[in-house]
Amino acid sequence: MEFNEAKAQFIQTWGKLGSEWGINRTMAQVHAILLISPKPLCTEDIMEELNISRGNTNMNVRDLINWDLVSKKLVPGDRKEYFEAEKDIWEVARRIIKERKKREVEPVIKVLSQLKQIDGDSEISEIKEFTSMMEQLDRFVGKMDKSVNLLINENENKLFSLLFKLLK
Amino acid sequence: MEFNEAKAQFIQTWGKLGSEWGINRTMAQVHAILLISPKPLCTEDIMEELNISRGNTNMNVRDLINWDLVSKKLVPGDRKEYFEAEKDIWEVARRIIKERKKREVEPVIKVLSQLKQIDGDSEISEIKEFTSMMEQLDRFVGKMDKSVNLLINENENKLFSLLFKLLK
DNA sequence: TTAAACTTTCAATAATTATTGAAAGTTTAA
DNA sequence: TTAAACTTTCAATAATTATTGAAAGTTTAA
Repeated sequence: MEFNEAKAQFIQTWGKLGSEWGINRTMAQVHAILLISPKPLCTEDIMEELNISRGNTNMNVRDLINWDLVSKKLVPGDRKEYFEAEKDIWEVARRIIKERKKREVEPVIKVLSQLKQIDGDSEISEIKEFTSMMEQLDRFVGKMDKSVNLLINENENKLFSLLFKLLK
Repeated sequence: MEFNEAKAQFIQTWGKLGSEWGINRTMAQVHAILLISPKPLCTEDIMEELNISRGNTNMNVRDLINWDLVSKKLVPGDRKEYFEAEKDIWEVARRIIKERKKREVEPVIKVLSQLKQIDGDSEISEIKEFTSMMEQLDRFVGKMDKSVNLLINENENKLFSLLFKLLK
């Protein structure tokens, strides 16, 4: 396969994966081109590469910065801002997990802990089932939360070596 | 909090979580009401509960069945189909992970393995960076894949007890 | 200060995704 | 067989989400 074809396919695959997981397709594509770029890129570069507008580029790059996946890089003697992606894939995964946990999972944990204790006759089957499910979910999500905290805080080698012990 | 309020809040929270993770909001809401229902529900029940059309109900229920999260339950002496959800949350998580891996992650693994070997001068920095990133991703996704297989195949107690050892 | 070179915002619009509901299809009981 | 009681499909439409691009805002060099 030729480089440009491979590059296009990677951008497209990464964008598709993102959109399947609830992330703006264009944001994922911008991430893709920054991931494979050997040097920082400016807004123009990204616009040209993906054929998108300046406003769109700006918003998605800032989103990536908010996710802590991309940072601004100043080039001396140039007024433009350049952007570069975190290249360590383990670090990338860690930051994505951390952010999604904070934005999307933690609010759910908060709600579940409230829904566990509802008023009402615990002899009514609807109420019994509801409470039991909330308790199950709360316990499960709590365990997952702890496991993910581990995952976020351990380094690659430590975590995988432990995971692989489970395989032995 | 009163039962009906709690129920509404759970349906809404579950739907929101789903849509943030790329799953049809209504499908997640249908799942929510089946999760907390002590008895199987028919299409009518779901339509009324969520105020959605018959067609929409039918499609989302069938999707849930395809995800192996819901099954048909026949009630003797009744021509209607009833639906009930898998209630073991660990099993629910396992099936969701299994399905998303199959549908969304495995195609990516396949693409990455191809993109690793591209033609071109490996002295060109673009090509060097690209190849290195594809190799990194391929290794990472391969490890994740193995870890997820573990997760899918182990039972709750075994997995969590092992994860918690890491916390000690 | 000023104006050139940039970045950011946001209302209008386009693109995508979800939903409706009527028509077609299927199953069952008699 | 038939017709009633259901389920499924799918074209039209609605709702949601993403994008544009021009205008407003900001920063920097001189």
